[in-house]
Amino acid sequence: MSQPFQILVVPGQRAPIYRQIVDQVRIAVATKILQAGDRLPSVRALAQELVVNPNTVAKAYAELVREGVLESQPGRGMTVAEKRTVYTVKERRRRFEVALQAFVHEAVCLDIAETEIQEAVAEALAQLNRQQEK
Amino acid sequence: MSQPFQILVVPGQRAPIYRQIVDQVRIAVATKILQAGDRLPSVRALAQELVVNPNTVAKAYAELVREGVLESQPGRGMTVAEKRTVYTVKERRRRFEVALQAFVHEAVCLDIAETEIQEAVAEALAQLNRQQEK
Amino acid sequence: MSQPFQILVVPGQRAPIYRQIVDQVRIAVATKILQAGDRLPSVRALAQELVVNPNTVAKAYAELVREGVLESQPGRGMTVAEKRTVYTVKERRRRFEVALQAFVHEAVCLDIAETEIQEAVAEALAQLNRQQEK
Amino acid sequence: MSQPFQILVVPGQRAPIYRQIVDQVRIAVATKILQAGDRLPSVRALAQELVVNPNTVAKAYAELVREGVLESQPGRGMTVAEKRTVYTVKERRRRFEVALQAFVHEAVCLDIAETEIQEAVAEALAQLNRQQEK
DNA sequence: GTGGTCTAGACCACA
DNA sequence: GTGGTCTAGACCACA
Repeated sequence: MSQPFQILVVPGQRAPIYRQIVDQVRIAVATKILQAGDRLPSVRALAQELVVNPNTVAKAYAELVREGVLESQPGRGMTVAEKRTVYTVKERRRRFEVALQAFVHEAVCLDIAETEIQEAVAEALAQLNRQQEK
Repeated sequence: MSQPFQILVVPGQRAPIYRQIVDQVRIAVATKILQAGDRLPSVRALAQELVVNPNTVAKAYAELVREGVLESQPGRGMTVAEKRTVYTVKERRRRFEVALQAFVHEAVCLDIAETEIQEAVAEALAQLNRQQEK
Repeated sequence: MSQPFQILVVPGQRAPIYRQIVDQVRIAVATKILQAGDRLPSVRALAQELVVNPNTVAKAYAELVREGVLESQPGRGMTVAEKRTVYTVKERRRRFEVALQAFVHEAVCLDIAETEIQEAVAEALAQLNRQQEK
Repeated sequence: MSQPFQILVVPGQRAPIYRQIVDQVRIAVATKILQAGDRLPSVRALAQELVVNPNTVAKAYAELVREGVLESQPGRGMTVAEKRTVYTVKERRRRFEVALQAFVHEAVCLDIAETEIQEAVAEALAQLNRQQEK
């Protein structure tokens, strides 16, 4: 791996464990912390590390393979796949719209000021960029 | 009620129905469309109006009472409570941060351009404002 | 459902059970045997019918939801989603190419004559068309 | 060997390595590139050449012996067996039909036009022929 | 050793 | 009633 990569799982979250794993791998790949060809920890190793059932890790990995983020090489483990665009523009729009509405809704319900929302988004994006540059 | 107030429920949505009800009441209160003392439709009336299981409405109201947004006044039904802060500042920050990260992650993974993300957030907020004014 | 729809599962096949379910639902949707809005049997009902573990059916349904073929309405079961194109042209090409190579390979290894292969493909396509027209 | 014969193995493929070896030997025999009595490289030699685990080559050869394609002649290594029909006509039909349905289903689900499917099959067969001629 | 599939069964959220 | 998640554990294919 190009950089140390650490998956963290928080059990009390509303996001299920397998989804937390999926998201963290996806973002690590998106920000180049993980690059094409990098090996991931084996299902059993990661399960042990996270103190989680191997099935849960396997479920996360399987979803990432289906999405084209990872590749499974039988008998040899999981590696990061060459980047390829799997979803259509429309499908990506649709998924983005769902995420957007969920976020804005939550923010408004929490009574966060609009300018603060916007600044927080800008800051979060800037932070991702800094990670990429590293 | 100070203004006409309409709850809309979309069954095909990712958000469960009871949550849609909760959120819409919360936003209506946050934006003063509903004000302290305003009465809400009874569980049965709302359930009938939304063509939804009464249990679902009851669950939503119960959550709003738990949060201190509504008050159940025996014999008078549900009314909007005097405003009091439900979440501590720290808790609100924490929840907002979680929602923010989830959203930005998804957007980056979907390969949406940064400017587009920002514009989409601005647009979504503007749209909520227009709904409020109505 | 617009037409009687029957899922058949053969345990001795090299295709795992959950994949057989996925494929049969997909083809039923592709050939209009199942149409947008149609309800599918519940996880438990189908599991019982196929004498299979409910987890296996749930796995198949989950994959179909991820692909955008089915929609899960919490508490109300699975329905066929409005058709939408999820994969990019390139991704569809890639998946088609994999299926094509696997098929041609198998056919050649089985020593089937080329003309026979072509005719069989034509016949299989014609048969699907007849199903659609029904 | 009557003609130069080269086995190629692609690790990133969906087909496991041992299967790729089996298939390539089978096709070479079916297309007379390898003829009865021809010798194959030893397990170790081929494993070294393909940079692959010797177990994998051994497994492939064992399957080919089981199918009657190769013969193990103690002290002389593996040779191509006299041709005999391995599968009954009925069994071949059955296997071909399964492969055909799987392919056509996938193609239809991916929304590939019929003419395109047919052309792709023709092209894939033509490509195999060109390989044979080499 | 690696991942993939499946069963059995628990518990949860939701309607 | 519905589906979703997770655990525990078996067994398989593959390298």
